[in-house]
Amino acid sequence: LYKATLGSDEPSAVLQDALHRLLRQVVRTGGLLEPHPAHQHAGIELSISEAFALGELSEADILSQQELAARLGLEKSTVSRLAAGMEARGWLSRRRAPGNRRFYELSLTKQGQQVARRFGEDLTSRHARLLALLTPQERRALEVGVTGLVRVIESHLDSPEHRAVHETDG
Amino acid sequence: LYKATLGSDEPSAVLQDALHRLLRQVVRTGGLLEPHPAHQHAGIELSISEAFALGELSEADILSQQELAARLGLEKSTVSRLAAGMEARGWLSRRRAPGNRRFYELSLTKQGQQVARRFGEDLTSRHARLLALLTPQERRALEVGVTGLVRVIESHLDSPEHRAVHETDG
DNA sequence: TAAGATTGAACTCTCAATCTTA
DNA sequence: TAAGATTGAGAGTTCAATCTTA
Repeated sequence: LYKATLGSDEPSAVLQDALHRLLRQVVRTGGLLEPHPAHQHAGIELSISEAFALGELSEADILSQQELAARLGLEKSTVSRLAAGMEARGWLSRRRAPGNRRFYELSLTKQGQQVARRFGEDLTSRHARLLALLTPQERRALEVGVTGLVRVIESHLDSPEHRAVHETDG
Repeated sequence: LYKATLGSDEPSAVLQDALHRLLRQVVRTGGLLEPHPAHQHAGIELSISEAFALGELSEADILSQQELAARLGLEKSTVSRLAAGMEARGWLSRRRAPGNRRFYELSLTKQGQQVARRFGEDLTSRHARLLALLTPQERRALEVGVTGLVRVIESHLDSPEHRAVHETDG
């Protein structure tokens, strides 16, 4: 999703990708996600979570609500309301799975795909502008460092002690 | 505040400091601030914003509510409620400034100072454990890269275009 | 019983309007 | 008028309890 406007290797696709992953795990609001938590991005009024949900569904094609919740790092209850809202806006369809009607099959509509693409391009170009202000050395260093940090955080989120803290869910 | 448990240069004070700055600007919830948005840190039940407010006041000694809001990147209205809550918990005192009774003078109580110290130590050691999982090369790279990123984000937050987007305040 | 989804209460935050002191 | 602080409404989130399908 987020690589739509990217050339071959300036800021570096690896770095941009690592930053985006860091954002999804670690960040909901703030400098890297301007303008504002629930404001316009690329001329579309949508919340951060709506934007990331579009990104996940755009990559995965079909997800259940729980799968989407896991990818976004949100509660299933949050995603329930989130998906209902996005369905109302015409961005995704919720069909009960044929084989097992407990599941929803979430997928983007044509309009949802368009919004996802526009948001992805906007985010990428915004980050490219920020990264252009770094020195080449800093950019290379950030790539190595943030890639490592994302790896470490992801393995931390999967660790037993971490799960123990959050075991109220599911 | 956050350097309390730090040795001379392992993870590197510069890197830890850059990470903390990144957190304050960019992050409110997520992997680097475990366990959870409004949960226990160092055995104390406090929200992320309460924790960072303790940190800022611990460094600055006395702040008005607006000054604290600027440092935390929060609305003055949010800080109004935040400070009221922290006063109720006995962590800070709100005295009207002698010369100008429009201002509050916020400062930490003894108990607030203790909580600030414990949280700072907890956060620092949590980050040290994460950073210990990086390779030495990644740690050095992260230091250079994140320091640059923080610099760029800070100058971005001060830029005219950014202010234009947020000019509803003040 | 279990698994997926939903609902209700409470919390943090923003935005806009208002109160208070100067 | 202006500057600091407060209040009210609404959005997004978590947690716990409940509904629904298996």
